[in-house]
Amino acid sequence: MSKQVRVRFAPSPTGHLHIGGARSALFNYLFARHHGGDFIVRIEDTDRKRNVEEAEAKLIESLRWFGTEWDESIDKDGGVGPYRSMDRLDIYKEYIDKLVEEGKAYHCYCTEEELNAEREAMKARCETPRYSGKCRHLAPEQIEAYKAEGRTSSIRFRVPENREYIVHDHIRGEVKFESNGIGDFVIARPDGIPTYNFAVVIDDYLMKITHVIRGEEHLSNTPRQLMIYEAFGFEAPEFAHVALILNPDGKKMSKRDESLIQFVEQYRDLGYLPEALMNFLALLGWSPEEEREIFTREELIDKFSLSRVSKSPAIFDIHKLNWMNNHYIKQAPVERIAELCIPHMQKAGQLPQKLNEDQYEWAKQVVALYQEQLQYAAEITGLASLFFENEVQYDEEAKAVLSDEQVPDVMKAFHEELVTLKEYTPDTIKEALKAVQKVTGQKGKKLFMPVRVATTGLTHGRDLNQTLFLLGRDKVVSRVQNVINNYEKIAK
RNA sequence: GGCCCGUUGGAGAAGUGGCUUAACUCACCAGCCUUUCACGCUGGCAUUCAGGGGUUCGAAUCCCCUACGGGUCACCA
Repeated sequence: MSKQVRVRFAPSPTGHLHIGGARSALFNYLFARHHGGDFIVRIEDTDRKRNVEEAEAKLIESLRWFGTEWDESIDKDGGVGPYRSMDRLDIYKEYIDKLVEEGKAYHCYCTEEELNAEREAMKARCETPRYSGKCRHLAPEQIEAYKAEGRTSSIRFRVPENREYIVHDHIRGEVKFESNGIGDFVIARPDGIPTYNFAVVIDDYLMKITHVIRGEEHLSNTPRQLMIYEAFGFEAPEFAHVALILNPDGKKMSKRDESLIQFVEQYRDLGYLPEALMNFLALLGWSPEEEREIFTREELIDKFSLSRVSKSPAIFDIHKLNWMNNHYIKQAPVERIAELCIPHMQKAGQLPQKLNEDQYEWAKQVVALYQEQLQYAAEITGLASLFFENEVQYDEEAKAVLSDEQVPDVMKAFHEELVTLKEYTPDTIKEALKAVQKVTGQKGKKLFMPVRVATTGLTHGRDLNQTLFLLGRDKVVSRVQNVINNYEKIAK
């Protein structure tokens, strides 16, 4: 590999950045950086019907957030652009014309209806549905007749007969395909816009791509691309086809699949950290030699190699992502996590749209309280809801705790301590609870659980002193008072 | 249906002929720690590598068949 390594991620702007796409981008990025090469992002938008408004911008935005920095793209010219297929039409035309002139491609006048009918008939006969080659050798008169009819023509590639094409795949080894199993395929539509299989070859060649790392769904298409490389006498790049990511059922992901969050943007909005998603996705289909899971970007770059990419598909496990994201959240400065959490709390009506300094400080402390157990930022609203409820609801488990016989004594003693406290801080709260222990003789679970449940409604939670502090004396007093007043009702 | 790819525990996976009575991580379960809670810690979780045949002194690792899953066969990428 003496050549400068150049790889690319070439999505079509048909929607948001998918986690599968993100992983492809990541593998390309890691490979490029590992070899000191270039990573290019190219937009394959030759299907105008499917192009979605704004999709390109969203795609780029997601990719940028994800962190796979590119060296060349639509916003960064490296001298081999443009980097958007639809801006390269003149280039494709030149190559298509050449192929037609040399007889390696030909005009096909079949209509879509004819082709569909042909395909259906073949399927009905249990044959491989592929183009019959009807227009391979049209007589000039026939062409004139079609033209007179007003028919337009697409351009088909003349697939060589009795040939074997071998894909040398870095992940799968040698994969062989018989050309006879492949029908003449369209390389350009009637309006001159090329199809993917053609454009991708021209683009990769002209952009000096050395390694094509992409999803396994492209493996079967590779022989077609190999034929085009051959037709032009271009040297083909090296290939690596990565197995797909499956949903939790072990099935292929479909757009409407709700068993899994599929788009990078959604993970960002839920409050996942990009470095966590990157670390997780890197380990989905690739494994390092070391026995550990947490890797910085630099480490991933240093260790990544195609030879350790798995051949078999992987199931996306949200539990592991959550664990990993939690790991990164714990390490992050609280300010960063607060920045992610506060908007969720505002959206939930827990915090005002504009925070003054005190409000921000308080919110930050609430976030800090939960930082250790947060799996993603959006969870904060559920975890912190106890701070915003006016009335505490007690479920069966909570009621069971409050039904203990020592509870009224503990509550009364705690109430007494609370109202006489001079200062209300985590430390003084701690002292107050110690005083309650002395007065009532209750300690441990018998002491803390009733206080926790009475004030938060929950049997699980974070550090009690800090929780009570953040809750504020008024709320705590009134909740304790409520339990005292309604002990009989709650305990029954 | 043809062609192609794959199949190690619930999940990610290591393992490329003997070091494997199958590493590591997540999840799950049990216990410990903590005057509460959480974090954390410790232990348990595949006698077996989809199934069946071979090859070999010896196979998760090599070969064949079957089953299952997936990709592709578009004027989608």
